[in-house]
Amino acid sequence: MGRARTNPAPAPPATTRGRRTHDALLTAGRQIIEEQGWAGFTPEAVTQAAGVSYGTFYTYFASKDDLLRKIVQAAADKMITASRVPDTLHDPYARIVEANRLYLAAAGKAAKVLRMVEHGAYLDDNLRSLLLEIREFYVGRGEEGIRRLQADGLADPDLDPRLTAIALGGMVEQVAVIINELREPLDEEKMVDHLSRLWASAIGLRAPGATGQR
Amino acid sequence: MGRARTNPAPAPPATTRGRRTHDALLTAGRQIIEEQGWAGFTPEAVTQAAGVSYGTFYTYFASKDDLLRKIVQAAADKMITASRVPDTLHDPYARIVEANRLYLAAAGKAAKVLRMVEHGAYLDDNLRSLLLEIREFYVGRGEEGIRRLQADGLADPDLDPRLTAIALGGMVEQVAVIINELREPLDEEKMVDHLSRLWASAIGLRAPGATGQR
Amino acid sequence: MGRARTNPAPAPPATTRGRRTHDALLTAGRQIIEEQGWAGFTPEAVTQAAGVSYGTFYTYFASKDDLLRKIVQAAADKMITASRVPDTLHDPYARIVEANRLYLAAAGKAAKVLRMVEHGAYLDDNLRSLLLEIREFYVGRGEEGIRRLQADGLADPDLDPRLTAIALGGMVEQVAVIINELREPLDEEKMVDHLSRLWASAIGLRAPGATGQR
Amino acid sequence: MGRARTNPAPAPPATTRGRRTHDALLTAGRQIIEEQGWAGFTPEAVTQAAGVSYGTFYTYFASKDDLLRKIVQAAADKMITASRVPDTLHDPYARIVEANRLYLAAAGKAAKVLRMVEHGAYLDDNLRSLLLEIREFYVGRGEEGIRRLQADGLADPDLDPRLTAIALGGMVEQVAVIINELREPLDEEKMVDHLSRLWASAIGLRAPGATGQR
DNA sequence: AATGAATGAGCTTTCATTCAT
DNA sequence: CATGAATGAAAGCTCATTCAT
Repeated sequence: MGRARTNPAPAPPATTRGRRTHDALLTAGRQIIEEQGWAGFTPEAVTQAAGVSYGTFYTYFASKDDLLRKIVQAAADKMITASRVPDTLHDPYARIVEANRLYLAAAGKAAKVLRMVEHGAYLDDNLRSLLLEIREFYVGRGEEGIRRLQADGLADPDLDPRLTAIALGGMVEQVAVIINELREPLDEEKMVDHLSRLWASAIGLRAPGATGQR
Repeated sequence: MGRARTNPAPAPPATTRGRRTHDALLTAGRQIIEEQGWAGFTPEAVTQAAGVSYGTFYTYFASKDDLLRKIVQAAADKMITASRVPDTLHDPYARIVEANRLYLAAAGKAAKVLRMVEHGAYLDDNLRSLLLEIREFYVGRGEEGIRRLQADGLADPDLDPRLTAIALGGMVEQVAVIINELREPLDEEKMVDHLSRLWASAIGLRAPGATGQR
Repeated sequence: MGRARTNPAPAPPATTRGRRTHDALLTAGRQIIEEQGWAGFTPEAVTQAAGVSYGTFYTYFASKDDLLRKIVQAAADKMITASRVPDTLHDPYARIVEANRLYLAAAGKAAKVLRMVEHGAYLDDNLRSLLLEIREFYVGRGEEGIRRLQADGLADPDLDPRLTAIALGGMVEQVAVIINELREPLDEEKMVDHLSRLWASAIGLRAPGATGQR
Repeated sequence: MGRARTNPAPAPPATTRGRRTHDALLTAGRQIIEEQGWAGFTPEAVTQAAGVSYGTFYTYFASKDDLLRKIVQAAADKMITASRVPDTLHDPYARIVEANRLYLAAAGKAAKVLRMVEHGAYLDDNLRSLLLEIREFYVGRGEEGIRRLQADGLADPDLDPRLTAIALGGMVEQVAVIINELREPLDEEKMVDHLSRLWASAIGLRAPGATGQR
């Protein structure tokens, strides 16, 4: 009732024990979402999976939303980290292959979580802007890469870099989700190979000063 | 939801008035899902939007799930219908353009609904197999098309037709959703153009016995 | 979660049955507050007392606060209605007696409810301004009465009408509450007599052109 | 609260440091109740305000109720202490003025606390009898004073001393609370003057063998 | 068929109290 | 003594579904 809502963003755990419990809850929450979707994602289920009592949930998270945000944040971090292609790789095609390989390998479940949030019941403004940021990271990176290849005369100059990045990025993103969802198991290695060839061909990537075969 | 309840599957409406009410509910439900996501999708909201009383909902639908299934079914029908490319079109590239144009034009919101269901809280076995069917329709069709082009020497013979269809189909599907989601408005005509060029280049589509430019 | 809070001020009951249930809840709520204080005032207790199921509460009230506000509003109305002194009474002292008699007779429990709200755990801005209004009704009326008596030379002209009204009004209010609270039962008739004599003497009320003793 | 729990009544603090912590909690608790009402009165808030850790609360108080009782006890003591009129004052009217002045000056917030407890959620038998004692102190004292004045021919002999004491005591108590509650700030000096004149006039106090004006 | 009130299991959150360190 | 994590009963509220009219 009129009571001022307390629920102050709980202080980060001060002790080791606290940190352990906090992490256990985070992990349990992530697993439940990944494996059961929204259906099982209740504070009760999360605490049970983490092996702590009901109330402990609110020692570490201000609300179910709060935990969700942190799970999403972690998923985003994981994806972005996993997507970094080493600067030592210089060959454009090799960079594409590596980007796709890394993305599929590491980001599958994380990507699924992001999608679920996007279409799920729980989209508030915080989450929405987080998702936009992530998308922008990928689109921006792809856009930049295409622009550079075009400048170097290595890619079709008629393509709009942003639209192209949106489309091809979407392709990879979608495949990542399918892999985690589909019964028909896809051979990940072959998929990486295909995605990379499709991507490269699509933008008309040519080996620098060479015959155009890869 | 998920709560298994025995509920007599309501008989299809006999009277004209009944049919009208039924359709009003279906339409209202679809709109709510498309525009507000799960948040607003309650029997109460649906009946209000349809201008009928609360209880009437269960005169026409056995449950919320039941309505949802019917909405999804309708969305699937809409997409598939929208995707039919006239048999009179013979030029492969023109067929690609037409397919993409039709898809984006008509299937955007329907595609969004399917995605929502896929990741939403309500995925039961009925829905799952419905989704698989739909996906198979698209993947199968794409696969078949690629296979034919390869047989005719018009597409890169090294590509696995199924994987390729999955990837490129995902690209278009994803873009369709993005168009309904993104702040940054995309020019649909330009997008169709890009998707088509990307798709064609990706599979190495060549005009039969010609110069290879489009 | 992000879900837009529904809870729209429920529509007033359309049917007779609805009206009956609504009133039963209101009555049950009032009784519980009057008899048990805050402790027992839960939606569960109220619905049980009214003989309906838990959820029915929210068919008629948007929240516990909502019911509380309506109870307080009703208590305020009751007090104010009960406090109307007929215009046909002209003798100043008789008016004082009548006002006190009516107040004690009818407003005891209602006054207790208002006090509880004032000091209870549930004071939001709506309630606060409602309480201020009520107090102003009494203080203003008392002030006006004193001012008129002073103008007519019937009351001590040195008294500040507002401060006096606050103090003497407080006296009667407090006694009303005590009567409902105290073990030691007070004879209400005698109390009315005393309050009236104290009030009259306090302001130096004199019978017009008369001996001034009562 | 209300939940009966066995909790070892903590021993009174042995060390100086212990005494300091104990007093800090008591003070913090009192301030919170006075300033925020029940809303903020939680062990967590009290310990935070006192600058000690959560668990420390139960080192010094068996329960929240226990702290509350001690706060109420302290409020009662404060009021009663503040109400002592020096025996050296003999003039009846001066005694009335002094009593009111002291009461308003020192007992305002304490009076508010007592009222809150009276109507709040936490009235157990201990508290109830404490409140009755306090009320009896005031009523008894007022009753005695009136009786004496009547015996000395200085006050209206027709008044029932007990009823009169209840009414006039209520008046002052109520005003004390209002001063701490009202937006419209009251001039305390003027209020003391009015209360005293009203009280004196009400009982028909006459300067012994004198002109009757004050 | 239509209406709208009734139902109650289930969910999120709070918080007084306990306990391991 | 002090700390702060852990506990779990209880509260407020939602909403898919049922039912009397």
